[in-house]
Amino acid sequence: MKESSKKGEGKQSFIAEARREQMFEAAIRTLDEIGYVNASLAQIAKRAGISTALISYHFADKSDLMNHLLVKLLEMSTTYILDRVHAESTARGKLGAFIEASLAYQVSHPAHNTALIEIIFNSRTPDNVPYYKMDDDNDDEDYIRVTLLQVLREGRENGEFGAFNADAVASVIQGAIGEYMLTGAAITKKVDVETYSAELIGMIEKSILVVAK
Amino acid sequence: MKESSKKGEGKQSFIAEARREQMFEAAIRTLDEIGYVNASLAQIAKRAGISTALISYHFADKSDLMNHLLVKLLEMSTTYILDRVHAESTARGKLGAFIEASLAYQVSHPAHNTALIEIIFNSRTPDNVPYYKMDDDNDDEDYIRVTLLQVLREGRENGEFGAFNADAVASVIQGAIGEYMLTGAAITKKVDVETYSAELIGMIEKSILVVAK
Amino acid sequence: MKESSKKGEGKQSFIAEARREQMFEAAIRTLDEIGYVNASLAQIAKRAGISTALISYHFADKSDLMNHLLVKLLEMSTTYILDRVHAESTARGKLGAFIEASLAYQVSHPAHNTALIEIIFNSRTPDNVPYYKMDDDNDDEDYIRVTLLQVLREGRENGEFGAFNADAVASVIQGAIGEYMLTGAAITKKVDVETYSAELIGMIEKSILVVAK
Amino acid sequence: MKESSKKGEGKQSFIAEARREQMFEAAIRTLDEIGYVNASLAQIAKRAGISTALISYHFADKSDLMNHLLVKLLEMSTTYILDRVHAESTARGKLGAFIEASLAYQVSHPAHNTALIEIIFNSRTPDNVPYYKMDDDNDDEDYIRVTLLQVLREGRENGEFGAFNADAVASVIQGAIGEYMLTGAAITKKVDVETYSAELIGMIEKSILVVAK
DNA sequence: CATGAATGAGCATTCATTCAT
DNA sequence: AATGAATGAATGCTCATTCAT
Repeated sequence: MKESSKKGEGKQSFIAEARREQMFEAAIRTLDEIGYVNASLAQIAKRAGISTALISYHFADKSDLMNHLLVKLLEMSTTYILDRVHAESTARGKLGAFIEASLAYQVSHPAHNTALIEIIFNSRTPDNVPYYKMDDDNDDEDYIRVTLLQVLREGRENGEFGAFNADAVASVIQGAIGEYMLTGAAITKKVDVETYSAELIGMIEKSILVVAK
Repeated sequence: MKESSKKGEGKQSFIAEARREQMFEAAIRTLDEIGYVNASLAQIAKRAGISTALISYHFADKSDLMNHLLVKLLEMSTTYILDRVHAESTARGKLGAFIEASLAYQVSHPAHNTALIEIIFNSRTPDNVPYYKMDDDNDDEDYIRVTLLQVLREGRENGEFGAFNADAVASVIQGAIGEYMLTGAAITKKVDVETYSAELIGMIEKSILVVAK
Repeated sequence: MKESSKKGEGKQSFIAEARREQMFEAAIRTLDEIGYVNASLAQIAKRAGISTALISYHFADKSDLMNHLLVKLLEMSTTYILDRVHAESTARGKLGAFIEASLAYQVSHPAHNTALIEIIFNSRTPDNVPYYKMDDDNDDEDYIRVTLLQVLREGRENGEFGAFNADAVASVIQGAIGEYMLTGAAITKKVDVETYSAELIGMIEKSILVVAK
Repeated sequence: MKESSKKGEGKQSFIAEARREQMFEAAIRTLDEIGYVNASLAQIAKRAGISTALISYHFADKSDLMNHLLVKLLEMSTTYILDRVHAESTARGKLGAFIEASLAYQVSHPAHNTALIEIIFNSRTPDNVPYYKMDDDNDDEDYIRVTLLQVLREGRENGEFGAFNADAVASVIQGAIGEYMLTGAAITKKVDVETYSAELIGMIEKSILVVAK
């Protein structure tokens, strides 16, 4: 998923870095407003108030821009979530923090969220494999999934949780979070994020917690 | 989500209907192979062995084609799932059937599945609302969600299930199913569909079933 | 040097063929007027009174257009020259006809001539070998060179000509013809084509003719 | 063919001159490798290891760069050839030296040769006259042609040569040399340069030499 | 002297769509 | 019912050039 931008990826000049940020911001807005299909360089440039040639100057390619933006978006949400997970000490605490933080981040960054979805569901590798189908579990880069699995196994090993299939449970959790993420505003009308968060945590805990006699 | 095709939507001629089927089939293959972004009318026509003009003749619009295809794909999966749900008598049985059938359908129709995803994540209403964000709960057309909610409420009312937030639980279930759907082949390597199905049913039942003393 | 155009090269429709002729004619004028470097599809389309998209519709590529045009130009001049060569019976007669016809064709088709030069000196194979450097002697397609060599050898074998290096003499002849071709109008001011033709024939004959005692 | 570069053409600073040499060298390599059509300033700058802006700083224009390079290339080959011509005393000796040196220079400087061809066949005057069509006979700058004509006339006047049309013979000689130059490596496979040189000299001498009884 | 940043103009090409046949 | 022909608009991208630093 890594692709190099124009000049060797080394530390960019200050001004270049600022420009790139500006383009990322414009790209996020564009993706949010009109979707990936219509997100032409011209549309992004318009929102950034620059020429399309400048985008080509700073990024090797349209897909280079999108890949860098994707990395950035993933980094932001990953940092947010993992920070809150690591602040907890018990596996149960970490699991709760994971779910809460995941949902909270989306709700507080709706445009980033949409941009992320648009990229993931539209970018494809050169051999046409969609990103959303890609298996990056063992890929060290999917810190989110890796961390979630770690927490689940940790709890299972130290006796906080009972027996369960970690991969399956992780997928259910991620699916439940993703579902809220996808439908965005629509679902909020029926279940607010705190309720959803609490319900989801409750369900998972009922499923995997060791029941005290 | 309703849009009319060329000639008043009334009873089409037999030959016209056959053509439309042929185009749907080609469109599914195209979406599966190269994704929505690259699925031009030319690409679809090439796969169907016809001219692009013929697509324009049978559908008002590219988005008209995609909308009709979406309806068709939804109908197929909905029918498959609901048939199996209605064959059960208890709420618990129906819930299990819902989950099992949902997962089974995807696994047995991977190209349909991808096509469906590609359309949902790329089509937008004229005012640029993405389909995946659309709230169609009260929309009588989302039979899947409506049925799932009915089953959950039915179980809660007849005492099979305990107390829970139906909207939240429905979303968790749909999210867990969607997660498996999205990652497609990738996840299958780690958890086969039967295991996933069983684990998911188990988790949901633990969460909502009334515990017999 | 062969490349296929849009649809399998098979017999085109009458109207398509007419369009292609029209584009060839416009391309010749464009090359003559502004040269290969500036001969964009837009410039050619403008001269043909059509849209650039129509060129893309009829030819796979810009280089496809140029290659087809090149073939056509070569065919025309080759036919003209070889017809006159084959009308002669002696090697000496054929040689004279070859030189005369080669020069005459150029003088009477100056725009074709320029177009031909522009293509040959600018087209390159995908691996960047310029056409003008290409060795197509054994290539059955360089009928001109092949015929010239045949005539020279025929004369040498039947005793009309003495001993000489056929490849070298052929190159000198082609070079002398090419020189007149290249400088076009410029040279004409100093030596008219008939004089040049006569002088060249005279020189070659002096060089290779068997001197009667 | 004269065009002024940036700063009044006067004595340049030492460093500026070095830079220009570097750019010429890079331009030659670029023209040889990818041809005039693809020889963008970016490509040249890349090969020179400098920025494109620097080229614009040192030359008024892309065509200014090309014109200066052309002059330089012509000077180099002209010097080489004329030095060898002037070392001879008889017209016949000079003629032989001219042909030999012309061919030898090309063979020993193939990249320069290609660069020269690429420029001549692509540069055009502002009013779109291609360089290769230009009549620079009376132009004092075409020393090569002028010298060749002088040698021919000198021989004719002092009785070494018989009667002939000097312009025509000069063109034949230049054409024969140019032919070898153009096809480059291709022809070498059939006739090595020494053979070609000898054959050409032989042919010309047979054509114009006064035959001793 | 040299560059990175920036742009407007232009490029070949593809797009969905229309229309005469 | 179906197509080949045609186009205007848009695509991503490269170009030579300018300019502040």
